[in-house]
Amino acid sequence: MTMRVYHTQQRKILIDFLQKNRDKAFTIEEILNSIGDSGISQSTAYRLVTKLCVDGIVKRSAKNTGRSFVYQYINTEKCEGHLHMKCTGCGKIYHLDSGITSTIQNDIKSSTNFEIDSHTVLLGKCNTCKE
Amino acid sequence: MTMRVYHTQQRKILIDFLQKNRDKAFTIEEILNSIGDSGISQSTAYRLVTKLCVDGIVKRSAKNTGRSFVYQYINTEKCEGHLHMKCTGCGKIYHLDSGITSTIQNDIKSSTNFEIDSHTVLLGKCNTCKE
DNA sequence: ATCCCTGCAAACCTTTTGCATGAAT
DNA sequence: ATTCATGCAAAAGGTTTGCAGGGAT
Repeated sequence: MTMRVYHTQQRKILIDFLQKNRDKAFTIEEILNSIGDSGISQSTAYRLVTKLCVDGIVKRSAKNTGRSFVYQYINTEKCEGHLHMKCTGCGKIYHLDSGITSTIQNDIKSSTNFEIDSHTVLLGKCNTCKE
Repeated sequence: MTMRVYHTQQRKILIDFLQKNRDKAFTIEEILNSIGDSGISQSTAYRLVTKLCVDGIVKRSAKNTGRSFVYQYINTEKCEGHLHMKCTGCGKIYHLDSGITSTIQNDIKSSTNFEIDSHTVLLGKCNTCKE
């Protein structure tokens, strides 16, 4: 019943690229350009990231400007116990360190008694995108 | 130099609809379906929301699932300048006051230089729902 | 040998645009 | 009279899919 996974060259290339650049989010076009020619075809890239999203290895998000989606490698080990910020410009996800995370959680708790979930994603503009 | 604005029927219908449903965000398709036939053509709808976005009357945002954008009327009086919390238990949305809002925004800005959008919705459990 | 994966091209879906006509000022 | 808005249809841009051949197990 389980779907077998074939470890093809294309899959390795794509995962490797996203892993090594896990601090950024890329469009399919950017991925293909970065990988270089004779790497992966466009449709394979789309199919691969879709599968990786299903498996929870990659996160797809929508850019607010433009029509394309961006894809970013998720490091699950690193995601426990802290808040995230997602830039509405480029789609990139930033990890807040535990210090500022608990500061915010405590601030809100003391003023409203609300318990903020550590998976919360704050929206805004990152340093690069606030023109 | 200023662009004149013509108060056409189509413009009135669209603004009226979004204003009356300002608590929701709609795709163009949903807008057209809700308005009903003989209302506005698709291309006019796109052109109108684009203009309203430029004027800051409407906010466009990208859905993470699906490919279309959604448009929502901005209630500048009620929602400018503060963050929101949505309880993952009961679904209710709470408005944070401007004090704690700017505290959080400043904390994050000084530690990461990220500008948190005041429409951000924090997720968590409200006082009643954290059993 | 059995699936799954790949690449190409075509299909698809949403958004944008060119153009002639019509409406608001 | 002028200038912008509208509607249609076509184009554009990104994503998905059908199919035949090749690769991983």
